[in-house]
Amino acid sequence: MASSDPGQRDGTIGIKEVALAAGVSPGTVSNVLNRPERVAAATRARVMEVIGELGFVRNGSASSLRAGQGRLVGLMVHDLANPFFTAMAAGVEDLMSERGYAVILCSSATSVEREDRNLRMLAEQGVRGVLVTPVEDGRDRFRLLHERGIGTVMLDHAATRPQQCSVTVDDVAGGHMAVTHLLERGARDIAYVSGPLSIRQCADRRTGALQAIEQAGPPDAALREVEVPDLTPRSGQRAAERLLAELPDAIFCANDLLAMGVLRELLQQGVRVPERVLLMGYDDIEFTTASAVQLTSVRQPTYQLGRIAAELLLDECDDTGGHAHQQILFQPELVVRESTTPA
Amino acid sequence: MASSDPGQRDGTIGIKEVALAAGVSPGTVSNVLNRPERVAAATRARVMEVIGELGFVRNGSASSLRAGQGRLVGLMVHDLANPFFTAMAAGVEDLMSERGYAVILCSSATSVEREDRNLRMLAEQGVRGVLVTPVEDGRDRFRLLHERGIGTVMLDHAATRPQQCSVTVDDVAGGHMAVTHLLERGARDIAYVSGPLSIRQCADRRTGALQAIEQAGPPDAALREVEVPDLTPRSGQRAAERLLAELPDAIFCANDLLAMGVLRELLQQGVRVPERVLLMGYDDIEFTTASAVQLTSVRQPTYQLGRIAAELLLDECDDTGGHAHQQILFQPELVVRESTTPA
DNA sequence: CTCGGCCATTGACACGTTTTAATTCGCCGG
DNA sequence: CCGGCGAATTAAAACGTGTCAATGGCCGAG
Repeated sequence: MASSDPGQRDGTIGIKEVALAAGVSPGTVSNVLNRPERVAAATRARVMEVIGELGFVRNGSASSLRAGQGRLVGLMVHDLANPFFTAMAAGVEDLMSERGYAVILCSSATSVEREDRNLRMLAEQGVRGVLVTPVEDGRDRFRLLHERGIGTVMLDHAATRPQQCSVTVDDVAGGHMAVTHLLERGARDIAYVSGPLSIRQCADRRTGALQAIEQAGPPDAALREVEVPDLTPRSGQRAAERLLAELPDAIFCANDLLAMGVLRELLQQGVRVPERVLLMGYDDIEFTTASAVQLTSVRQPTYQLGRIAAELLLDECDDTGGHAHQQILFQPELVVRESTTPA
Repeated sequence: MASSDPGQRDGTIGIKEVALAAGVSPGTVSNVLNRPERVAAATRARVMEVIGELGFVRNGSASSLRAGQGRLVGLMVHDLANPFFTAMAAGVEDLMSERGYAVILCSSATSVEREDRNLRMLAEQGVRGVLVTPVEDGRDRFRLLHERGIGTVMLDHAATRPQQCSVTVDDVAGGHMAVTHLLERGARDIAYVSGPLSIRQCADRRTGALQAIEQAGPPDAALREVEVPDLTPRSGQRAAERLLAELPDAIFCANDLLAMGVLRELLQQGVRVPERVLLMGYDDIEFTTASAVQLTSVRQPTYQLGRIAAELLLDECDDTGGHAHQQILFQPELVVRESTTPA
């Protein structure tokens, strides 16, 4: 139709070029792509062949615009340098890839402003849904998304409203079992090295720790607290420096990265672990494999967390209405190793 | 259709609703968004205010469709469980976020098929450009993208064509300096524990290692090779098991994860590092902080790699034509620690 | 006072797809 | 022999924004 050559000029090949070449209407090509069952087998085959020959790739923007929804989802985590989050991300990416979805990755860097900015951007991109580990417990920070019908699933964070899905690990239980374990091993003066308590995970683990002391602890048991600004080995090292002045019996760290930093500093200063101080981490990340002292930790099904959350999100989006919102709560698992096992 | 939701307030406010409320035309609103300098300060302010009041968020699909390009870029890495890649990803995400771009994250899982599938999807999404650590040196696997005018920047991989950007670290030099270091410390029988040699990084480091032996090694120096299927601590452990039968003087691992696995196995079997065997890793990831023996490694500016590649990509995309394709080559840096320093 | 020029703004169309209502065609029951 | 029904296909109308030529108003030069 256009000017002259029906040929292979660089003009982008769209659905209508395919239609022309296959001798059908654009609408039929669209049907082949979206509802193959509605088109006769013969024409379907012909159209598919032409698509292959012409190297047609569908324009996602146009598709999303017209259909009102695309094949994009958002994933927002705190920190890409933390193996806990990247393992979750891997789970999410794997499942989404299997289902033909693409994942927009955002890091909030534990900053509320950056989280908001990213959420806005995700809304603009018209994502189908968002998986998010929120920075804070803000009440309706996702109103923007919900107004536009974008589903959200909380990742490693309890749902903020009943009609919302979430996939969580019981951090209170985790903190409880960690400190109970330390008490059983005879510790009385226990230090809790934590990231900002505004981060729910840190706060919950602390709560569990306190409960354990209250319930199972002898009268002289107590929890000292050291708070550092982020969950990195460096911060762990700083925390250990502060503890050196008066060493506790045991140190419970809010995650393994902190524990690694603590361990490093203790060993450098000649403090023996576990003989002098018991040490525990949290997350049971893979990279402590060759640590100087095998680290006792609290394991979470990290990768599975991501996968299941992703599944929930798609279920919520794809389903026409019969979707039951679920709040899934995993129980963590204590993994006892050398760092809490004196000879 | 959704019959349940009572929230009927959903009139989907678009550019024209804003225009109506502000008493201007849709075209002006669009200008406020895209070329603020062309609109008078007064009207601009009024429109912005209305945008805020109405909670307008622009429809990215429509925008991309009409403008022919969106604010999305793709990032494809081998493995999300590898800190090397996630550190790069963090660099990419940070810069893109600063510049107002969103990142679609893909993992190729070192599978060519999955890489191809992801590339196609990225093409469909109409990304502005793609950052990719390719799985193999396929000849023109990015033709699909280039035909559609989508720029690519090679991440930690040399450019495959002159008119392409790349950001790389000299892995041959890295392998060379690693093995030279081991030779200087007196090693003769050196083992190279590597991932698949089809992965360029592994192959290049091996090349450098061989060169070092040839150039600087005494006549009796030799390189034994152990190849494992992936770059994980687990595989490192298996490699070490194989080496136990006849221990080399030194072990050079293709990355730190392998080295951690090797270290673990050696220590478990009572082999002393570095007294009996010198050990080196590669990447200098942060998580070896508290390793049993501080690991000598070859450091790469990982995070910077990602940032700079991202900058290059945006430069290539945004620029009207005066963009000079750059192949940036970083030099790695030897970081000597305990694992190659016998007392 | 008039005219040309300039800037801010406008209006209408185009982007590539999905979707709905309409159309064709073959076939069967009456 | 006819009317009507269903399956397969089509034509055309959106979806929300960006772009560009065209419009209108304002000011200074003549």
